[in-house]
Amino acid sequence: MVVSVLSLHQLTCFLATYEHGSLTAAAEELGYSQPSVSEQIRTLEKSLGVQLFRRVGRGVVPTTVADTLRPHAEQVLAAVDEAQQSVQEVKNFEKGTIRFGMFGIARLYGGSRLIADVLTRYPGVRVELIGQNSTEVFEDLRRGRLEAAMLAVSTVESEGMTVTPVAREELVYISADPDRTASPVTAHRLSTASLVMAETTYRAVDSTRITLRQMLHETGRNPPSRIEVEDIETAVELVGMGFADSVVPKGAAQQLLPRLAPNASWASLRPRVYDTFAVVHRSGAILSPAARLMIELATKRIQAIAEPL
Amino acid sequence: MVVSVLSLHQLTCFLATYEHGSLTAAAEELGYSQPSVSEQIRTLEKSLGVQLFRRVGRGVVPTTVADTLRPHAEQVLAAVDEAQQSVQEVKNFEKGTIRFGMFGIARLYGGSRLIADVLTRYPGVRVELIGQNSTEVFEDLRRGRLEAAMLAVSTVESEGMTVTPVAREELVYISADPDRTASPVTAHRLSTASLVMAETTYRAVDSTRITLRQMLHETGRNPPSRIEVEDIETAVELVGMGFADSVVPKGAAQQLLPRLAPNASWASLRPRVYDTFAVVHRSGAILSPAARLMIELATKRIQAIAEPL
DNA sequence: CACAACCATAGGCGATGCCTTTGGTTCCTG
DNA sequence: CAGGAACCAAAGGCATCGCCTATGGTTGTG
Repeated sequence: MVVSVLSLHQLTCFLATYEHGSLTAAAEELGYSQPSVSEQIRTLEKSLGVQLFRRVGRGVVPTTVADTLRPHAEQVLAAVDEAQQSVQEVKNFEKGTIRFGMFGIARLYGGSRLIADVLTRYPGVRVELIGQNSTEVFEDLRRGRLEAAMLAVSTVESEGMTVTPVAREELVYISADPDRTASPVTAHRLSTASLVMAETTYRAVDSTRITLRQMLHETGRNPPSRIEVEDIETAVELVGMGFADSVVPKGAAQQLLPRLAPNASWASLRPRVYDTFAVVHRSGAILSPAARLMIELATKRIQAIAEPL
Repeated sequence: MVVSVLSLHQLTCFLATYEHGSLTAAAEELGYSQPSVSEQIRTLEKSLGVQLFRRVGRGVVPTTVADTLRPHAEQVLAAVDEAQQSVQEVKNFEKGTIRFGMFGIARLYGGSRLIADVLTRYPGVRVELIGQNSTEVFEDLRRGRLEAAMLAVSTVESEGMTVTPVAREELVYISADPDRTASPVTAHRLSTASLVMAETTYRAVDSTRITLRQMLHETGRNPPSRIEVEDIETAVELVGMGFADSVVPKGAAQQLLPRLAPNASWASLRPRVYDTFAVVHRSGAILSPAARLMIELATKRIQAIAEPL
């Protein structure tokens, strides 16, 4: 890219001079002294290699080159104005994009209402709720592509990340067999169950599985998943068909069981086990107003469903 | 007009940084040191009141505000480029307007061929040949609206103007009566003639009349115009009809008599009297290339018809 | 765990921009 | 026609800006 030799200040002085036909008047309008404007014009003429004004005793008269330059100079300054204005509009949430990360099943925790919250307050903005899966969201945070996110985490310890828990959500056992949900499910019973688990692509980092692994650690076994699927709705449907049981967040169970597995029921684990919903961002980051807005709204929505911390 | 707080340099650094995702790489591209670019970005962020990049250990990542700013920044720099380019095009006679002053009857002295000369050499330019009348041209020169002109002058003395004669043109007596053009016309005969004179609106400053006044000064009489008209063609036609005689530049007589007054003929004055064609511009002016071009071409055309000096 | 990549900070230096003062020119007016 | 008013140019001084080098801190990688 060619580094331009002319400056916005020169163009401003040029336009003011053109319109007034006088360096003195231009200087007065711009709040500068007459020699300053004179110098700017001279510098501009020198760098362009052309004469822009004829000095004619009283006042100055634009040359035809100045006639040519004027509309271009106006366009430059107008573009600058637009640039500044558009940034301010983004700053004021009148326009622009607000990008925020959410855990994968945000749809079951008021994700659409969260977006509605934002759009109601700020009708002009675009909203991007990133949350295909927790791993990618975490990676986006780490790489700086995302500023902040609301995630389901199994631990608040994370290298270089600040994790602020805002709510906890019980993990419950669901089954089509009423006997198995008649009483709280112990680690031992869980370790012998036949389970269908969702989020198979990210099973290594899925917070539900990690939490279950911690629970089963004392039994010396891993969670015994018999079926692996991608999304929680499919898992619940399979539970309803009786192929397996599952462990899901309680809010998801309450929403999905009536719709997808009406014959199934749920029970707590013993001891109770919780997923944690937390605001996550890079340590040391100064959060933008947009991020703070999303954190505030998302926290409210989450705490209306899960248990506030 | 609001004086902008941001600079083209900042926008250039911003774009380079945006494209590379790195201050170091941007600095390398722009030929600056890394801290310089870093400072520009920081200043820009501060003046806009927003964060444009998140610093993420290795490299920087644009925020959504930066996404918004980018197209505007590009437009600003593109407009600057266009401005510079258009000025250069005017400088190189590829575009723009060339404005030049000419005496009123330039049409009889190759005016259209002069314009053809310019357009042949520089097909892209606009040409404005200003010359409704000498007074206004002179006023335009004085006020700086015109840079230079080719005028018919009665004297080379003029306050604040540099007058450079390039050719002289004899003033001749024309008449439909062959007797009156059988021999050179003396001042005495001229003072008793019945004349039709053109350029009546500007009769006070018309160079032909001024020249005649000087010639008649010794006789103590003013030029005896019986009829006053605006344009020389009408005057010649009236001469052809026998209503009056006239005094016109020789080139005009040679061109107009056969066409408009075939029965009329011309004779020299005694002593011979001349109009002077001269290049006129403000004293002390540094002439632009465009003006020099017009002066060169107009001089050639005039000298091909009138007598070079 | 050490190295490489990258950004931030600090200090120094030259250039830029602005100001005031002054001089010269043009134009108007008494 | 002479004096004054309006205006631009030039010069000198001062503060700020922009850029550089050197250095330190942090992150990601072999």
